[in-house]
Amino acid sequence: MHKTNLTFTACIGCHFVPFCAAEDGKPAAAQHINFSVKRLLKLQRKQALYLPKNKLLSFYAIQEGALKTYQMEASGKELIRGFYFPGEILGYEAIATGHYLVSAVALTDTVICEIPYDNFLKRVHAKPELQKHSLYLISKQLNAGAYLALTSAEQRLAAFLIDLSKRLRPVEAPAVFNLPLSRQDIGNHLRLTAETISRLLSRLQRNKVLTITQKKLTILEAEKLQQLAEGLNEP
Amino acid sequence: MHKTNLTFTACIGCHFVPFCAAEDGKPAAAQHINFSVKRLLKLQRKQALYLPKNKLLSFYAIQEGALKTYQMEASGKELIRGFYFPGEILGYEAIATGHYLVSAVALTDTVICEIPYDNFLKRVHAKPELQKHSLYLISKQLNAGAYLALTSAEQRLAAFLIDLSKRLRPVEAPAVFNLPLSRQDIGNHLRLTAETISRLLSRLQRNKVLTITQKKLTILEAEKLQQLAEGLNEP
DNA sequence: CGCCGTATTGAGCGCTCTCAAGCTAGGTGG
DNA sequence: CCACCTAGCTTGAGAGCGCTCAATACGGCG
Repeated sequence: MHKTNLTFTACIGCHFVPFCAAEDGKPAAAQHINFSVKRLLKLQRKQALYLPKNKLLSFYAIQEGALKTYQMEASGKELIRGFYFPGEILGYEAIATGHYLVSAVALTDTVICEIPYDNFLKRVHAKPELQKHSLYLISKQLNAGAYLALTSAEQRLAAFLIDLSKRLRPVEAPAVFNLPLSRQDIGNHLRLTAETISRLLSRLQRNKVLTITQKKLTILEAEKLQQLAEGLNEP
Repeated sequence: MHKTNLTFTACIGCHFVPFCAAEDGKPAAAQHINFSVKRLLKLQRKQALYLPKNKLLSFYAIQEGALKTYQMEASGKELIRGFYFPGEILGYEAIATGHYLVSAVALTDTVICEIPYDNFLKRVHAKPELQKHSLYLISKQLNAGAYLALTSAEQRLAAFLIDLSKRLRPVEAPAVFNLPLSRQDIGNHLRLTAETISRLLSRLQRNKVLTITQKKLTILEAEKLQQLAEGLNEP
């Protein structure tokens, strides 16, 4: 059903690895599938991982694929709170209230590790150094999505793409990555319309800042993109 | 210098109380000033509590007053990340990187409890039930500022005022509270200009949704404000 | 009282949205 | 294999919301 060697590579860079390591300190990848804190889930595109008001039972670490979390505005608009990629973890926002606040849906076929909340707590309790790590992980979430605060559409999109490139390409490689998001999704996240996203991407291509064919995005001039994100486009 | 009975009342509703309680379980207020995890600070209006890049040494619980946290955009605009009021805690965002990411500045004369980070960790380590509480507190921050994601200026302002009224008036009382923020500060937080804030507040007064004289704000029709926040203003 | 920071209000502009019409790519069935 | 079909993307024209710039009013404080 599920290949073990795939699991090995999937764990590289996963923020949850410290929680999976066995008591004896052996590396996690060799055995974590059998370890009690984890369980594997497979989701198809558009399938929901959890829904708002569901009781918090587990956190979820992404092995392969991508998810979005979103809320519905009263007006019916889908307000995307965030995108999640391999190695990242969903569910922290549910700790405060005890239930999830958003819908989490797969953007592509996705493989996920489930970590029951109770096991997580027991594990942190047993190994005090994990306590610091858990604070670290949740704190990182506090700084996520800083680009949403920027004012102009171009600033937000540029900063968002830079953020994506860092998260999707942890090893320093040519700035090429797959963009598993529709224009509509990007717009619903950045509070812009799909048309505006499309226009901006077209302009960025005309200006040779990047190229985008289908889903494959290549950043040509990272510095220029950074300047746009900072609102320093020359008058 | 500092009256003890004032300290008593200040602790009511403070999220940090569980961390101050003595080992023997005695209530915190009776003794917490003497307890090692705390130290009192006084800040004057416009005085900084910490600056970006400062090393994370402590969290801070507000007893009296108010603070704002902000970053400077490259363009020089002040981007306010949040406002903090009595009982609320600053500094969590620094856990991930080990240093603060924003400037924290007093909006009025302010009294603050300082909690050294090391003591905090020791304390959580010593009392496992505090571990859950610390996760709870940081998780709550993940859901803060949800109004920032709303699209129209009126929606954001309405939702922001509702949020403020809940935080400044924890006991159910007439919806009257002091607004220790300038139009400019509100605008810098909601990504709007001071002029837009002023115009919106004027319109809300014309429509009898609220009144505002100087710094005193009274919500007259909470339901209508809620509808505006949801974008349900009738066409 | 006079000063200075803050708030209000107006006029005009520009960015982003809305609405609408093609266009492209990928999937399906004959 | 190709015609079709559909969902997503691109591009255009016009409207509206929020911004800029500017003048005036207010209010706290010396």
